[in-house]
Amino acid sequence: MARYKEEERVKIKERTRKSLLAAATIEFAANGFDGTNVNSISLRAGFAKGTVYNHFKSKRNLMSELILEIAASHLAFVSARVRSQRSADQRLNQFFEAGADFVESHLPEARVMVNNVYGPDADFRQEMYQAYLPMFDLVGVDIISRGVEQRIFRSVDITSSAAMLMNFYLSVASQVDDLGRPWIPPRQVADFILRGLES
Amino acid sequence: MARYKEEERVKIKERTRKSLLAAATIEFAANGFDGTNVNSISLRAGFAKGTVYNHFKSKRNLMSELILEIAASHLAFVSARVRSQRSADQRLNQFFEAGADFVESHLPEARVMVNNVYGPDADFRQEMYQAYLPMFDLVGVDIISRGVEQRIFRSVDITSSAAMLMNFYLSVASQVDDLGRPWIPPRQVADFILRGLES
Amino acid sequence: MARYKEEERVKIKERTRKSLLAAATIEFAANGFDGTNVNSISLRAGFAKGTVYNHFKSKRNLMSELILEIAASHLAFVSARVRSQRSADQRLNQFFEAGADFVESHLPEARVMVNNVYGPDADFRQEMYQAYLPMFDLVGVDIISRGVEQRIFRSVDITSSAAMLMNFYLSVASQVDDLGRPWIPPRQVADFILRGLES
Amino acid sequence: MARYKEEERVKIKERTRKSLLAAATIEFAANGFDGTNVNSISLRAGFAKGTVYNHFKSKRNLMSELILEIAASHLAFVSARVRSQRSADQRLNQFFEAGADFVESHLPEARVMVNNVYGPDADFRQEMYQAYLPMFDLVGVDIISRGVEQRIFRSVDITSSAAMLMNFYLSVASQVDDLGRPWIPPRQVADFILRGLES
DNA sequence: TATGAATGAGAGTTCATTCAT
DNA sequence: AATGAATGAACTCTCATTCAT
Repeated sequence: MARYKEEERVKIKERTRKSLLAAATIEFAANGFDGTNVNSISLRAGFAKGTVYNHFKSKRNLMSELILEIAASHLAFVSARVRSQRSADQRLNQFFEAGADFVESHLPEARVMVNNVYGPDADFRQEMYQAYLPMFDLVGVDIISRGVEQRIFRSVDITSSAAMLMNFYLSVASQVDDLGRPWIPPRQVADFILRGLES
Repeated sequence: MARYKEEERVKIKERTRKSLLAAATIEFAANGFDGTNVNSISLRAGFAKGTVYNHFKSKRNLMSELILEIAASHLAFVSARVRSQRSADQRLNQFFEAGADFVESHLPEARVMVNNVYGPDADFRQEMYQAYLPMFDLVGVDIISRGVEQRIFRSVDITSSAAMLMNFYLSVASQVDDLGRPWIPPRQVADFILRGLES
Repeated sequence: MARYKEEERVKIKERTRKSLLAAATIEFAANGFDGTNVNSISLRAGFAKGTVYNHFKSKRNLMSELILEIAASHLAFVSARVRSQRSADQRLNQFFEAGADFVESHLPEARVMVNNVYGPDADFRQEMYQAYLPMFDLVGVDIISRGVEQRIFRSVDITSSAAMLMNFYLSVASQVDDLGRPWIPPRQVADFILRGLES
Repeated sequence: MARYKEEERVKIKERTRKSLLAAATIEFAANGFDGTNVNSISLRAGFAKGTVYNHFKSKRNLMSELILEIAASHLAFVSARVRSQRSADQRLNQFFEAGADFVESHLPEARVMVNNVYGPDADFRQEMYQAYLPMFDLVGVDIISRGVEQRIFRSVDITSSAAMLMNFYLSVASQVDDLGRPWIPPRQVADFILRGLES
């Protein structure tokens, strides 16, 4: 009733929500969407089964929210690193390095991302695509266009090049060992791309 | 006489098996492994519910067999095209072109492949990996090594380069429209790789 | 001072209780007992989930209280109208007319009543029966007995005739359109009964 | 495969279906639709939970089928008895007597009928109404119209009179003791109606 | 007194699998 | 070899109820 109580409530609710999302990330990463049951998410978060439904309309809705969450933190992580560089070639390099670091430090999130991008569920694929548009932009504008302007890259088609880069990025991110380390050194991939782009 | 009947029976059994695998491909492609029910596979193949279990030990076993089937036909398709070329750079090009053609002409098979490679099920991922080793070999030996020998490519690490190529291949193959046409022109990807490899 | 506050509090509590009962009437009428959830009652009354339990022991208890409430107001409504008439035949007529009017002006209450009288829950049926005993009495004493005394009705068995009348009354009251208007004109029913009773 | 096996199958399926409907009748009668769980129906019929879903699309669909079943047997029972009489007044009498007998010999069916006619579920009410149209017809044509033709009844409005009779019938049928015997003697009701109708 | 986050029993439903025919 | 009725574990989701604030 009192103002501070209201704030308290909101805070508690937010904390619970975060717990559930964190637990869901781990479960979905390990067992996929269909292979995960809601109960295991609750239990992992330290709550009872029903609590999930006080915070999310359905299991699917939980995944949808998780997609947004992951995409946002992923973007924040990568864009900060990319923008810390000036020259386009160093940015390109950072893009792949940061990607590898993100995957290593957020392995479950990465698995969920990959499962959804390449998974059989068209709705989730679409939601992933929407959620990752900003990163698509980052690649197109802050790396490729910039490189062309800086005359470091030759004059390529921005859109399809960005799409290709995102694809390479994803494929590298998706092939990692159990500790989240990529099978292919990100620098090697960046080198390939650089050779392909440089003027 | 008995011999003849026996052969007949084996032939019928084989035909039923093929029907079931074909139906399974379509269902798994559309709904994923967990989202597919065995009954719908039988029905699509024109049989009753129980028939699947006369040919496969379980739903998982059906998927495992399907993985082998798809990998074999995929390899046959691609390797024939690759080996029709002499020079390594043309082979590289064929590799991506043939890949795109395979996806377009075998869309459900391609979806099943991608779902398994990038999916949450570790066993299926492992089986995919095993089943695609020959293609891995094709890339390493018949394209990259050959290119290095022909001095068309610079002296790169075969294994990691092959891994990278397979990854790019898969990521291109997995991003297609509803008709199976890739968002990124395979030739463009091949060009990138070529620039990265050429001496 | 404390006394004043105490009265105030009781008044507020009573008002909340009435709100909840009113909301419950509408919800139970629309969705039945099992189909109604307590939350929706609270919300409709403008309170939060838990408030119902500050006023009623349980959902079942809420229905029990509602049954008493409805029966009392129903009786008051009908008995006033019946007793406004002198002769038994006019009273009989008023009984059906007032019944129809009550249903039309208290449609949700009427639906709750009918659902409980004819519903599967034996306890609620019993409570309805108890709660409507006074109306049973009204029919037996103030209509039928009186008619027999007035020699307007022939000498029938009071109890079973009263039971029959109540039944007819209920069945008419339960078959109404969406606006609460009975499918069968109450006067027509009254006419039938009159012919059956008159000496 | 063989013809006789096919017939055998159909027979078995039909038998199971009947068992389930019979069990459902008893459970629904005792606990209402919402209060009944599908498992208890299966178990009562001697099957496992899932079997219900091999025969009915859903719990609701099971009830819908049951409504048709009950209405058909109810009509058969009553119409045979009614049509065994020649004169309209005897038919009217048989109508109420047969109704009482049906209720006594089919108590669960009667409870299900009443629960649905007077229950909160609008869809089931509508289905009941549809299913009982033939009985409505029986009353209108084979009793009332006939009585008017035979000049035993006065010239009343057929439709509204039939509606009223059905209502009285239902109300008598719905107020019975635990053994299914009506609180009000059906003959007494028939007498009332006769007085109301006779010319 | 009112609140609403948390609970967990219990429901309807799905479906991989078995097996008698 | 093919069938399809039966099974029952497992799942998602609902909601009456509790209780700390």
